[in-house]
Amino acid sequence: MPELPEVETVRRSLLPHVGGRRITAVEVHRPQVVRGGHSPQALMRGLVVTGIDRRGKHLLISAGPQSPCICVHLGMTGSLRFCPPGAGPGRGDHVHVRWRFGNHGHMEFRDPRRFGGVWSFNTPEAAMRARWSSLGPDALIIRPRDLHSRLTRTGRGLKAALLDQSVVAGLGNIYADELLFALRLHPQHPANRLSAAQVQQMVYAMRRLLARAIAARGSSVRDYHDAEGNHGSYAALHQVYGRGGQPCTSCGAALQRQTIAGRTTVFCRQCQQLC
DNA sequence: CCTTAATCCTGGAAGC
DNA sequence: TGCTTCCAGGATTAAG
Repeated sequence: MPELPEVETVRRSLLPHVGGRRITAVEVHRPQVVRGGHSPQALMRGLVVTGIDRRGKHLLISAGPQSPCICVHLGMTGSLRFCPPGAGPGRGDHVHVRWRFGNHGHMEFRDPRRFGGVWSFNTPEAAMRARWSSLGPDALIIRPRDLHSRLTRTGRGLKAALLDQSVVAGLGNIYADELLFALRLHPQHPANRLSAAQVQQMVYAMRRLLARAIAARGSSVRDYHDAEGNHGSYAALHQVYGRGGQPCTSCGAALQRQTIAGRTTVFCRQCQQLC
């Protein structure tokens, strides 16, 4: 459930702690969550972290263009947390990988359900080729013309198309539902029946929605937290996600809850009609 | 081309 | 209280 705003919040809260720091040791407690080499060298031991990039829900932690790097995907329940020295021990269960920064603290990847993972690569270029090339443009920077051409290629419903990371990268179940409500569009509205003007409105609404969610440091449903262990406050601003049966904030009708595109979907039957 | 379902997995909630 | 059952879903794969 970490989606673009949550992953971006993790990126921003992690970078100040690990940027410029050298990884002095790597512990792999569950090798299955690491794809690619899981030796300490492959997982960046000895390297100074120089950057963290993000595309959609994917993170790339790197140490320069010619050095090994790691990709992290948080899946459903994954978290990437920085623990400063002297901090009390948090939950140690389901911590699969730990990176130590000498006496400056450590970073840990924890993921109870293990839908996420860590991927090691020899260079950022190889990582992007393997992990990012099949992703559509990031939802924060996609251009209206680009999204329009991608949506008009498919007759699927909007919800299915927006969840498809090869169309646009970063939306998950929460923000797809919130976006469709903001636009008053039915989740099953055929993607290829949106006008260019409607797609332009969609891009603007998407940027506004995601920017506001990032400003609130993401949505904490269940136990999501950022790299410093802080929760996000955007869940309190959800208009539809998690509110099935409750009144629509716009018209007061009971919100409809229905499985669409294989996902629990909440929308307003009055405000988001299929026409 | 499309959709649905199964798969991975655990914790929390609901039901009895 | 304590057990069982269900449900949540990101991504991938297979089947229809």
